[in-house]
Amino acid sequence: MPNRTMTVVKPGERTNPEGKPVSNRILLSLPDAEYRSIRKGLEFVPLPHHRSLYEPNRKIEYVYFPNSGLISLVVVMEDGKTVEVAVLGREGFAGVAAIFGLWRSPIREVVQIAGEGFRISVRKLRQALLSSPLLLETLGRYSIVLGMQISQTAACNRLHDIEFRLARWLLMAQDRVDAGIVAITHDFLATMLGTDRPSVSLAAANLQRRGIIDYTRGAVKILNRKELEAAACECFQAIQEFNGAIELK
Amino acid sequence: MPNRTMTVVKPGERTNPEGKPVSNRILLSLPDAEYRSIRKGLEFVPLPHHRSLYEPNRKIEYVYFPNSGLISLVVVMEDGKTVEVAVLGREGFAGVAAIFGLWRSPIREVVQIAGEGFRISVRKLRQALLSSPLLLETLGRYSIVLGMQISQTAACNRLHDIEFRLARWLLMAQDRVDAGIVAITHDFLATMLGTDRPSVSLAAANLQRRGIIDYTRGAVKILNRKELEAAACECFQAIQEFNGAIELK
DNA sequence: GACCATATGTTAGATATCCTACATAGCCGG
DNA sequence: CCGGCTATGTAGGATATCTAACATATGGTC
Repeated sequence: MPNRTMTVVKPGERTNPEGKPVSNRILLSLPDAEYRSIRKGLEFVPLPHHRSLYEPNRKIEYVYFPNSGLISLVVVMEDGKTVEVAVLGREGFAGVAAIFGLWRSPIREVVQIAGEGFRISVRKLRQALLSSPLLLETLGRYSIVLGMQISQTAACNRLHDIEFRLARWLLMAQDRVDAGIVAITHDFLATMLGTDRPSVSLAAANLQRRGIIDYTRGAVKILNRKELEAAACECFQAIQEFNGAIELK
Repeated sequence: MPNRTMTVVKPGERTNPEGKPVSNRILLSLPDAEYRSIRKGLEFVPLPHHRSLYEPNRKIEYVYFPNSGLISLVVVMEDGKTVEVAVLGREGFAGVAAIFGLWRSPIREVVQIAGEGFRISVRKLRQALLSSPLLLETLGRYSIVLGMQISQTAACNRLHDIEFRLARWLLMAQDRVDAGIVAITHDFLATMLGTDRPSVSLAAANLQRRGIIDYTRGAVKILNRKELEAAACECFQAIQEFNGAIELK
């Protein structure tokens, strides 16, 4: 592989053909030539709350590069129970299976925190990959980092109590919203954390009693980030470090 | 990407430079040109019981293509607790992070069932990848399938009781041994399943009482494969199907 | 301001597991 | 055949959920 020149462009210094500024970290980290090879295909799209980007085993038509918001990767069991296995925001992209010609995946991907970004058709992206090994390496590298996150989440889901996992989730969410308020209900948190709603309510009540968070109907406010980090398990920091490895050589 | 011609050579029809026959499915699925591009680097290696191939955050020097045996991917927490997030055998390869220039991963990979296979240095493999997009696509595709397995395991670990998970593990193991006997202790099963040893003993005793398995010190014998499949959760079949997608277009 | 759909509070019982500790049993070497 | 090491059997108490159900509260709408 050619040695990678660390071209991290500042947010807003790149645009898509519609003139929309790019703040997705992957797109910004590409060298100019590689970015130009896919720029034409990038279509600006809103990412509204609870929009499903992929359903299990449905054909993957587009790959999404978020500028903002949070996308949740969820496994759905036959009985309807669900667990989140990873989240991503502007640091990554959704639809990794498509870059290697896999047209479906067992994962549901939904927007948990509204935002916006770009999408490109799988056909155009794969066309660009043909002539750009560095683009493929960048996207492939992210897919590996995402696998690391999924691995850590797998272990966390098995070994850590719900209050720790809730704290971890809120931290990951806060990093992807501008304000300190995360718009989500206990019910959806239960879906993410692979548990039931009362368990989430109890854990949230506990964090509230400790003065770490506050919440009302459908919104959680982080009052004390430091203490929330202390209330979370090691997995939050671990995942942050994986994501930090995306742009490093 | 060039259209993939399905070149699946029969086991034993390829050899490494030492003349050792190849039965790793990935190596057999490569077109002749792609296989030739890495053949020189393939070094035959035994994969003895409990050999650690990678430790968390240690440099990845080699990529392993097993002919036989079972390799377990394990996350280790700070307190020493462990959970397996995936297994692989002749259908895959170990060290996926290296193919995209990531030199370390948080995962420990250990041989759970002894076997043998080939290793190639990361340097030589990456050299070959430079001139072979199809090789990269094949390996990249497997890395995605492995991610699917990790995802399914993550959900399974959260949602399914230990007896189901134990049944699933035994099935995955049996598929990678020749006899119907899997050499493993309850203690190691506990490490894999992210639980404690007594819980494994209880679950195993239950499967034994039902006439599905039999076991002695350090070895589990599958008496009734059909019933064992019925005793496992949907995750076993799901993972089998992901692995089936490796070689499909 | 009443109503309705949704969100959160709370409980009690049933389970599953975790944790610790000790007992028993198989295997190997001396 | 006698330790000594490791593997498995088992138990009791402590926890953490899960489950199902009902109570209360909020916010928006008519």
